[in-house]
Amino acid sequence: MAPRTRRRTEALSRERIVEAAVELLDTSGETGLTFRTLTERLATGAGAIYWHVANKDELLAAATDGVLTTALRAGSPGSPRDEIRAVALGLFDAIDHHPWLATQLALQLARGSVTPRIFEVIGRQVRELGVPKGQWFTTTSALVSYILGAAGQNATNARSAVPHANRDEFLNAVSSAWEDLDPEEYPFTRAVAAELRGHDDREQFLAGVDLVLAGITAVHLPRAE
Amino acid sequence: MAPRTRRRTEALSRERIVEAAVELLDTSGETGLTFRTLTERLATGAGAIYWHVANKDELLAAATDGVLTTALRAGSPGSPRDEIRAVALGLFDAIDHHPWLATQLALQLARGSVTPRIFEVIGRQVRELGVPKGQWFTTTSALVSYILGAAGQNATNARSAVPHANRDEFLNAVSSAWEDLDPEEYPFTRAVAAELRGHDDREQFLAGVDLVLAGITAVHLPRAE
DNA sequence: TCCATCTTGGAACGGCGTTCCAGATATGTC
DNA sequence: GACATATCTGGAACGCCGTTCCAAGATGGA
Repeated sequence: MAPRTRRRTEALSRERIVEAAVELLDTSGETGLTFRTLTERLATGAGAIYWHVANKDELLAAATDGVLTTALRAGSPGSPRDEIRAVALGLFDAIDHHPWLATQLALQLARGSVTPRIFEVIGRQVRELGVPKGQWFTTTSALVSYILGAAGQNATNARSAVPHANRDEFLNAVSSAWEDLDPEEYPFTRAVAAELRGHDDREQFLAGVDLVLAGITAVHLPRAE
Repeated sequence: MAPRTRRRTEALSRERIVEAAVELLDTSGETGLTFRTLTERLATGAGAIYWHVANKDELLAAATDGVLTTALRAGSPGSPRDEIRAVALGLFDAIDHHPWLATQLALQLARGSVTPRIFEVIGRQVRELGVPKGQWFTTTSALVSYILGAAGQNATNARSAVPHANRDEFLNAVSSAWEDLDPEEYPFTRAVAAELRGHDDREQFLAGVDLVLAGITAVHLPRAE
């Protein structure tokens, strides 16, 4: 039933606040979200926001959680390997669209609550893969660690303002920077710098997932899977 | 030559500032390092510090760099596998002693400069392992991603005030929290919660390194290594 | 000794997260 | 419909932060 008295603006709610926060993060980066920009965007005062949200940390956690939920909903039916790849790619792409997500994931797994979400979804597939029960935890941990670590590193690439346009440009810049390193100290890094140019990070990321999966097969599933 | 006139206090220097910053981070955590606590500790003013250091980001980068250099100096001679394990453990232990390091590494690889250091040291061993040149970059990336991801996740465990005393206690708390998750949504996580109790994170971390190494062997070194 | 340069300490500034609270708005009761 | 109560709102104010600015102290060469 519609309220009898007209409201000046749409009623404030936790969802509306979190939604606005995500938009601000997406458009203006991590520093773009302040309680002041948020009150302006929502045409309200700080106190009103604090009625729905305990503090900024909780707001960031809620924003992270919302985006993460969408990202993990991929769930196409397929082999455990395909599922794992799909989940990993979902996370990778989510970070690509929301560069602030990488930082938040890193900060929040240092404070719990995020890990179980990813852990659960990967762990189920590890189970289905046929890994013996005693190795579930170790194996899932390794996979999740790789996925989060790699996704976080690739967040650098996503940090350029335009999502895909100057991505190659960015990689070229990093490649050049690596080639300019001290030859005495960084011979290896310089040697592989060329490989950075024009390489596909998604493909590279998936190759890493496959590498870990190959390790799991070799160590825990000795009879060909 | 010693200065003829006596100074009231030891001369300020970049090294002394960074050293004090690391101490403050170690003893009071990430929030404990402010320019005010730093000026108090060094008995000086903010302007004096800014003469030696551009801003707080640079200070944090210098602190991270210093600790990282010490951690990566492990370098015991041995097989490539042993070297990789040693470097990984060095990083793991450094994060254990300096919990703020995990956050800083995560934040700074989203801004370059840290990665090459670790990349170089791991990459050399990947080369020695016999991985074909075309795969150096992918392989090293995967290893570094796992190491940083896992070390970062384990930083949670290090965040308790007393380094080792209540570590088991902490793991028990996490384990209990996982057991209290919604059975509908988190069946897998609940099932492995018990494995958390009293498990050794270092061992677990190393098992992950071995898993990735096994994958590298399986994929890139088909003839037994 | 004097001067140019390097270095210091502290006051001040703007912006942040957060608190506080007076008042507007909704809800329940007769 | 009217009143009491609980819920929600907006904005002023607070304390702390990183940073800037600058007058004054220290240093070293001519």
